[in-house]
Parts: sequence; structure tokens; C-alpha cells
Amino acid sequence: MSDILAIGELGRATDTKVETIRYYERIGLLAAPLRTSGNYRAYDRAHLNRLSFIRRSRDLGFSLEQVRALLDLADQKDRPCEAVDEIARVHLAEVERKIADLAALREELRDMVRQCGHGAVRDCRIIEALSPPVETATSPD
Amino acid sequence: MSDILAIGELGRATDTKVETIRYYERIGLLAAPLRTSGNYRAYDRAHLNRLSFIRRSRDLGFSLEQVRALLDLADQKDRPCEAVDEIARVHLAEVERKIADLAALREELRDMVRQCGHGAVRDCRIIEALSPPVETATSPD
DNA sequence: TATGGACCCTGTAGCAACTACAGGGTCAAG
DNA sequence: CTTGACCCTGTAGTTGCTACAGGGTCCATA
Repeated sequence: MSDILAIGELGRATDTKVETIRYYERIGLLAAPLRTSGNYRAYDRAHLNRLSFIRRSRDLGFSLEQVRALLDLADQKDRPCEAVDEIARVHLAEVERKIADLAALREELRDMVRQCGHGAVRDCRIIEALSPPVETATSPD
Repeated sequence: MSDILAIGELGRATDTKVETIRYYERIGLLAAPLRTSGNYRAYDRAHLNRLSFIRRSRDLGFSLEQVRALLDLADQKDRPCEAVDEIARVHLAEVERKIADLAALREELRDMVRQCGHGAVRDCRIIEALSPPVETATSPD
């Protein structure tokens, strides 16, 4: 029941690569822990909670800057949570826009793939769809 | 009716930043053009077509490596277009997976935002949703 | 003819968010 | 006392650009 974790254990507990944890420390997202006599990082439960929060936020697609803001807000328990709501709403809007973009793209790709006649490249509809429009001759040479 | 374009003109014609064109040249995606006496890049129609193809492919979300493969294939007009089809299908599958991921994410975010009671941060459902599960006490100390 | 501004050149560094080394130190088991 | 798993720092790579800095070129206008 040791409440102190080495970096590898913390990584396993939060499904985070060791390098990523060190990276989060370097950019100031996760507080630097105390060190053992052998200079190993020694993480406690607070670090574990913090990193779990970060990972969960990242999994939901929040940027590191958004995560940073959420962490700050999460610590100010007395303040109203409007700012939190705002970050989540903005992110939701981004996600919705991305979905719309990808859906449009999917339709174009589907059309392309459907039209592929499986012949030679010279007749390939996919290549054609990607190529610039053929110019109608301007004047005979 | 000059068929020779300066890099800025090519950029305007293809909606591409000048730096991006030079970048494509550096990574070998767009052939280096001839130079004028003043060492300016002088692009011809082939470059214009090529860059248009690249841009269109990029707009459809193909990676630069995929674009590179498509360009190679587009030049081998005699070969069957199966490889082209394959690239497009793989990309389509990627896009579909991304859409599914984002849709799942959207639902989670919607739930979070819907549950926000607009109270204090300490009661915020969004923060709660991001936080690691509270542990049921193990034993009294 | 000078000069101003728009354009072009090279080379390098920065962005997000990691990931992957290289070249070492630490620690517990056998 | 050695082996192997783990840890350390520091730096460079990834993708696809973008943004300078510090110059050179070109052309029209005064």
C-alpha cells in the first residue's frame, strides 16, 4: 500500500508514457515531485489524481492549454464554474465543427472510391478528381 | 498570358503560402523550377498543375506521404489504379474512424455541459467528470 | 538617377504534443 | 558482483507548416 510511486508505476497507473510525464513536468503542467536519495521522482496521491485529470481531459480532446486552464479553475473551489463551462462549450463547438468537416470530406472520398473503375491509372477517376480541371483549348497553335 | 509564374503568383493561383511552396520543394514534393537571372523561381504550367493536385489532396486530408504516393502513381499511366484506390480507401477508413471517435467525444462533452449546474467550482459536474473517481475509504486512521 | 515598396532569396527557429534516443546512474535479485 | 530493469538528463525527431532575420531584385515614380 505504498502511497509513493516511481515514475514507471505512475505511468502504468494512468496509462501515460514515462517520457510524457517528464514532459508534463517540464512544461509546468504536473508539479515536480520530491526525489528519493537516488534522485528518482517520488510521486504521491495528489500527483496521481492530477495526472489522471490531465489524461482524462486529453482523452476528451482538450488542448494542453485548455487542460492548464481547467486545472487552475478546479483549484479555485469557491469561484463560480462559468469559466469551466465556457471551456467545455468552446471545445464542444470545435469538436462539432471538426465532425462536420470530416463528414463532408468523407462524402467526397466515398464518391471518389465509388467511381473508381479499377482500370489503368490513365482512366482513374480518383486521380482525375484530384487533378486540376482540364483547360478548354484557348486557340489553335 | 505569361505561362511563367513567380512564386507569389503561383501561391495566389493555388491558395498556398509562399513558404509552403518552398517547403514542398525542400521535401521533394514539388520539383524545383528553373530560376530567372535574378535567381527567382520561375514556375511553368506543369508546376501549377502539380501544386493544384497537391493542394486538392491535402484539402481532402491526405497526408504528405499519401500525396507523394498518389503523385507517383498518377505518373504511371499504364499501371492499374488499384494502388490509388487502396490509398483512398485507407484514408477513407481513417476519416470514418476519426468521425466515430469525435462523435463519442461529442456525446461526453454534451453530457458534461448539460449537467453543469452553474454553481461554484466545488460542485461543478464538469470538473467532477474529469476528476479521478473518489476512493471509498479503506480504513480509519 | 535615386528611392521606395513590393517582391524574392536563404537559413533557421518555432508551433503542438509528444516520442525516441544516447549515455549514463540506481537498485534489487541471484 | 553482475545482470537487468528501472531511473536520470539532455537533445533531436515527428507532421505540416509558419515566421522571422537579414539580405537581394525589380519596377515605377519623383
